[in-house]
Amino acid sequence: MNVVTVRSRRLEYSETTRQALVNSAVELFTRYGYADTSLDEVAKRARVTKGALYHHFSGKRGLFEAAFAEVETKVMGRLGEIVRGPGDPWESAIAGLRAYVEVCLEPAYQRIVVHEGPVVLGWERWRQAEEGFSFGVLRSAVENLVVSGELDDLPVEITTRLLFGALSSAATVIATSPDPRKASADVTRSIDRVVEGLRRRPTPDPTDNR
Amino acid sequence: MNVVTVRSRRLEYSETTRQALVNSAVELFTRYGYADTSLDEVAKRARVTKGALYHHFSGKRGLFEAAFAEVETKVMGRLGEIVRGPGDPWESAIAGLRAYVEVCLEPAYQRIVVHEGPVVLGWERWRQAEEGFSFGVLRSAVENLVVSGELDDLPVEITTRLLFGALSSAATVIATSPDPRKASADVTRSIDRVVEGLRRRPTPDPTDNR
DNA sequence: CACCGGTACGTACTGTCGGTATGTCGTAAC
DNA sequence: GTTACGACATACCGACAGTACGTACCGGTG
Repeated sequence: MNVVTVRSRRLEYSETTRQALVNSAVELFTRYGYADTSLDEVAKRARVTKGALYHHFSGKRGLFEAAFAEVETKVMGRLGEIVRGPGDPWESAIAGLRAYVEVCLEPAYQRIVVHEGPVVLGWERWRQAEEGFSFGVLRSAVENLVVSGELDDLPVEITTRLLFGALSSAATVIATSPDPRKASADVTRSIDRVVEGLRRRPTPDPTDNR
Repeated sequence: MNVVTVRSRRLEYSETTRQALVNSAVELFTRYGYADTSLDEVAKRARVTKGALYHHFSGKRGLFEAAFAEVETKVMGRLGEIVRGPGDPWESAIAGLRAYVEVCLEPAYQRIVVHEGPVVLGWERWRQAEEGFSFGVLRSAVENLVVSGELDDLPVEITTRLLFGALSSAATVIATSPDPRKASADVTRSIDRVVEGLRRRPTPDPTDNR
């Protein structure tokens, strides 16, 4: 007798079906966007009917959330280990930025998470979801820099939002550029410059200008 | 033929009807978003039928573009004169940034232009439209700073995109914050810090020569 | 083995909404 | 007065999200 979990064949089938629906959804949402993707088509690609879809998800938005989570979890693997990697915090933060721009180039991430996420889920719901994913990682990176004294103690939440917005725009620029390689280089240069400007300077200059 | 343009009463009515439709669209798109706004409702608020709507606009997206343009033109008035105002370029640029954040706080601008614009119109079409509006203004401001030597000669297009993205995020943060006054102060502080970091420093930096 | 409860779907239908085709009325030109 | 046309209204179609209900099949119980 099996002492461990007795995963019934039934549940296995069910899980497979659900995964097929999610995969189909990610693909179609990425290609055609939320509005121009029909649930019948999603179901058809997964070789089931709408009945199965509505059994597994609450509706179109529910399916979208599942697709969102799917894309994010896949992304988090790569991103997390880079940021949490060993070495000087400044270096790994920079590496994290570059990695995140890379991630943003993924069509699925860009469309589902960055562009349509806030619109479909509503900004507040999207923010909550992001808390446990990319945004959370980025913020903890910024937090590390502030703690380790690399950044002036700006409000972490706000600064991270600004960075997040800038990086998303950056990725979109690269993705839609006719010459992505050059665009990518330019973007990296600009971002490095911005972040370098934020770095705490040894010379004290409290509210210097004017 | 008449030398003076005789604006017929007919055309006047027509223009009024069109304007009523645009106003109705701006209101409903702002409140419920693009997807959850029905054309019948838009027409009803304008006290006409869908026939009139389709006479004036190519469809739902056409109506959205008109609403987009309406919001942008209203905004441009305030924004343009600030940026093009007299005085030192750095000061007026900073003033422009603050003004733009203010603009972004307008619910209509935030929802129609910032959030749903890229999704509904598609990013490329949105970018083209923005060229003649806020983004264009922001970029010319950045260009001025580079020309006047206040900013290192970073690629203007990219840098402006980054700024644009950061500012939009900033505005969203303020708008959804439970304490908008504090959020606004924090945001201003962060932005000032970022921009200040970008400012060309008179003393040559060890890493950044020239 | 027979029976049964529930899960995992499939099928058929409804309501809403974007879009179209067509009709109508008033104004302006001749 | 007739004609032409612009500015709408009305009626309808097709697509699609969501619902109601039926069904097959698995797993447990006696």
